[in-house]
Amino acid sequence: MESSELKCPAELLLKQLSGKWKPQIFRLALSEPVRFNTLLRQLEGSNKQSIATALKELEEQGLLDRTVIKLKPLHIEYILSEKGRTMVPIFLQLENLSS
Amino acid sequence: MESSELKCPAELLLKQLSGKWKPQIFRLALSEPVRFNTLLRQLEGSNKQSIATALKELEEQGLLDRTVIKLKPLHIEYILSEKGRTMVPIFLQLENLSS
DNA sequence: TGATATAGTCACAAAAATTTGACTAATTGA
DNA sequence: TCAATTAGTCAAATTTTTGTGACTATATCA
Repeated sequence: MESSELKCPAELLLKQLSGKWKPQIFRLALSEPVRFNTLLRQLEGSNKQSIATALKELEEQGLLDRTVIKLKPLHIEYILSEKGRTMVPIFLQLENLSS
Repeated sequence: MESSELKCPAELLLKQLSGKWKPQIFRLALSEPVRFNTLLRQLEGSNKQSIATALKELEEQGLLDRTVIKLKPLHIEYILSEKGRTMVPIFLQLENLSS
């Protein structure tokens, strides 16, 4: 991602949501928590490394919260954070404008 | 850019505005027509090829209109298109949310 | 005990995006 | 006529992003 010097305010959000898998992951996370292996199966053509990287960045950016669910076979859920939720409306607008 | 298969509606706009120079160019075009050499000087660290590519893509995507001003020393202006103008509000929202 | 599922990491390879530097072509001003 | 400005193009090199394949670690089920 290489953030740092942003020359234009809109670049921040644009960068945080750009990349090959982030938009799809963010979209899935809109309705319910997402998980590593589930995403791997849902997003065809994806791979462990890319999903791991995308999840890590979305977490670092504060859009998703990583929570360990210590039950049965150990689950880790990525859930929309407070900050992530503030981005939902604009994300939906992007969808509307696109279509 | 490599559009084609979009798995998520929001990806279209996200991709059209992503890249190292497009956000800045789009932002400058918000207030007045932009021009090749002017951008080259304004956007420090940029280069002919990148600016040319960004302008061409923004034009192909229908966000900017390329118009030849046949006066004095030959000018070419890139102006926000109708479609480009419909994106102004969401672009400004991205800016607000970023800051 | 061995197989399967969870959620990853690591080094390297391949692909895509960006930059460099040389070159083109039309027009203007001295 | 020569130099400068306009707006680019092209091929090759570099950088960034994404993908591959092997491997780790914990827990469950048969």
